[in-house]
Amino acid sequence: MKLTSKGRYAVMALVDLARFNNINPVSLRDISLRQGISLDYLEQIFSKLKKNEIVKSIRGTQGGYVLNKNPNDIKLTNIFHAVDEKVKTVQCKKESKRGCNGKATKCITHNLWDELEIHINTFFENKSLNDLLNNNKETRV
Amino acid sequence: MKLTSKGRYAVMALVDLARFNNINPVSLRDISLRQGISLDYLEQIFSKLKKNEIVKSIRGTQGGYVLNKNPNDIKLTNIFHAVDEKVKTVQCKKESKRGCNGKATKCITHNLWDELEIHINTFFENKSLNDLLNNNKETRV
DNA sequence: CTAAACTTGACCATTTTAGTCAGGTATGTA
DNA sequence: TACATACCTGACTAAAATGGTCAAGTTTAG
Ligand code: FES
Ligand code: FES
Repeated sequence: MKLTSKGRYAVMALVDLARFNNINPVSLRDISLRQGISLDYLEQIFSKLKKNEIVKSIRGTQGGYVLNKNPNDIKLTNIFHAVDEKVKTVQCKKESKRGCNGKATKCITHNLWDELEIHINTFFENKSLNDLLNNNKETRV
Repeated sequence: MKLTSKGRYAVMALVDLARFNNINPVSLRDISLRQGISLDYLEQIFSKLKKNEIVKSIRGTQGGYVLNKNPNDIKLTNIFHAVDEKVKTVQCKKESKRGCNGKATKCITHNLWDELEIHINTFFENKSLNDLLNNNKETRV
């Protein structure tokens, strides 16, 4: 199981954004330089973050992005959901009654994977952007 | 983040194996039929499980595989390790001092991903094959 | 007017996944 | 001893996912 770069970058970028949030909109170019993430890729990511109302955009010169919510109300769950970084422990369809191998009943390990999925998601639900901020607060501008 | 089929299959197959373990060696063909997993793929998986001393093989007619340890002593961690299903939340090298983007220091979210990795691995360390067995015990042969 | 910065969508190389295929080799049983 | 069963090994591959790049816009402060 691995975390994709998209998810990791999204969180990195938002932490960076949150640190400078109070002052001015933050341009993707700045985030790109500070965090070493491709600008083009960041644009894809922020497009999704915006659609999910996690950030707001300000166009034009001196524009950039601003958080659209209190950092306390932005959980990792929200971020991951926005960029389609989802936890998938099973192949079988949730809705369907059929198992992962197409059989009529769920397989012998299905419950285990459900447990695992909940275990991981709990972690994401309990972490807010604010939690991350406190560990890395930038005192200077 | 998603769990790969290899990891899922390995656990499915071992649970299946464990259920019939006491009686006779279990052939991959049987597991393949019961669990709906490709025989050829199972062979790859069991080759690794054997190298890691989780199962023993018995060749020839009426042969098959048997658990090499007490089901209580086979944790998910061991199984996943055997089949190279590893939890990877970061891109940066563990040993290296460098960050994920090649910078000199670890990035602002590095600690978070470490926490996450530990969180997930804890789940795997606390689940044994026996735990899974009890939920799905087959009473008949 | 123009440069900075967001916006959109297409495109693509590489890697990983989830297998298949084609050969073996060992051994219990008839 | 023949033979069927079942393990063993390595090469190969189609399809999907990943991690981007590239091109061509639009908006707006100064
Ligand atoms: S994982 Fe859901 S049926 Fe196998
Ligand atoms: S994840 Fe380790 S440095 Fe970014």
